[in-house]
Amino acid sequence: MRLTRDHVLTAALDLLDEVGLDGLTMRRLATALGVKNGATYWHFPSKQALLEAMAEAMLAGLTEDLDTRPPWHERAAELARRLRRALLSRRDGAHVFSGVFFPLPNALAYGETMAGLLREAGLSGRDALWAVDTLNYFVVGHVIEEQLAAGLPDGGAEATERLTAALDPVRHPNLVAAADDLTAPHPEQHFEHGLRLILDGVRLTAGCR
Amino acid sequence: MRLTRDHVLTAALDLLDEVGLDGLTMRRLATALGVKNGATYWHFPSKQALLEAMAEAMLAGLTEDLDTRPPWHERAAELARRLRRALLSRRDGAHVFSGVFFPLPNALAYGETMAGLLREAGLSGRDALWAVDTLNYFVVGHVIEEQLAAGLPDGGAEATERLTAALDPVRHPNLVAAADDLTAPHPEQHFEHGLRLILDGVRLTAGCR
DNA sequence: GTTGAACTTCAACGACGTTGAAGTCTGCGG
DNA sequence: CCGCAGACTTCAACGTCGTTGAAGTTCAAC
Repeated sequence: MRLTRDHVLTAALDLLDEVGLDGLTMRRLATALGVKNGATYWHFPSKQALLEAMAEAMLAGLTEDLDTRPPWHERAAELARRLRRALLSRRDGAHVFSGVFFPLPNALAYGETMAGLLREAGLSGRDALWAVDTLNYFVVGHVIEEQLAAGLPDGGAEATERLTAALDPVRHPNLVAAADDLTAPHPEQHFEHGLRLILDGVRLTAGCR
Repeated sequence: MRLTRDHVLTAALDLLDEVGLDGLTMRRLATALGVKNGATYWHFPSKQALLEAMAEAMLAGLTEDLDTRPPWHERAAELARRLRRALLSRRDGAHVFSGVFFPLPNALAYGETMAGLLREAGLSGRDALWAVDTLNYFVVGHVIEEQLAAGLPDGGAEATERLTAALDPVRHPNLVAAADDLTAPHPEQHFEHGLRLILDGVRLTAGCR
């Protein structure tokens, strides 16, 4: 059967789950599609364009069916959680997303919704945009790190070992004191903690006005 | 004259400033050093190792001579600003830093100092670590974006154009309302805004205890 | 002066993204 | 049924990259 843009896109997403972003190669993708190397270039002009389409696909439906009843900060938290889950839905999804420069429609919709929530909280237009950025840096950075650890060959054991080896109780008392939480993170709670931090800051900023 | 590890490192940092991370090639580095291609591999086993050394060099002196008199949140803000400046000191510095997985001594010292400040603020060891991560995601993400825009061929004019073209007043009222701040960012104020947001959140968390 | 280590060159390997010309298929107007 | 035009694929290459290992060179110490 002949190739379709959709075939290429879904095969690329599946291949991403299999081999990660480093292993995602145009040649491997062609092989997975049962096709020769140059064929995908008919449907996507470049690997970058394919990655953009992949990112856009990951963010599908991000802003749909949001419950409008809860107060703004709960809705904002829920939206941020949705972004995290969307990025987690594919291996190295956050890394793929962070490499995309094009203004993706779904990303714009997300930013628009979040900015609206923050203005509703009392922020000015400018402050709302900036707070959206702050939230994004947090969410994307967090998920990149989550997926980086998950993608390591040994599940991060070697990295943990290197870290504990580099820690010195004399020079790093504060890190050593919480070493257990440093090496065995609980991503959900870690995420919720940072999210609350930022949204609390928003609440404070919004209140002083 | 013969090569030194330090020659290679400083040449790599200078080359990074010239051509950016994408243009930083082992061959180009050898050429810049007046040497043939394989020579650098005697001093650094891999490009990754070189990048780690470059990141470590950028963070030199990050925690030195911190004024201990101001309250914790001013010191934490100053430390975060120092990290930003360190990453800004080299083209694509934040991108280089984000690609390093090894626990760099200077990065550990930074984390240790920041964690100490946040515990001083009243956070538990675990919460302090998590807040350090949140701050890091913010700072690194922010500077990556700053430098991404700076590294574009036309200074970001084309990217701005694409963004405004993608904006739809009907579907993106909140983004359009602040479009001026969206397309012509003031990085300092943007950074300070996000930094205050997070530190305010820390203050709130620390107070509720 | 010889020797052994430190360092450099050289030539390649295998991968990558991308390209353009040549080929093949498919559906449609005649 | 024919043939033709566009859609799509193959094929073979180009230039690039990180890395490697053997061979060569320099240099300091004995």
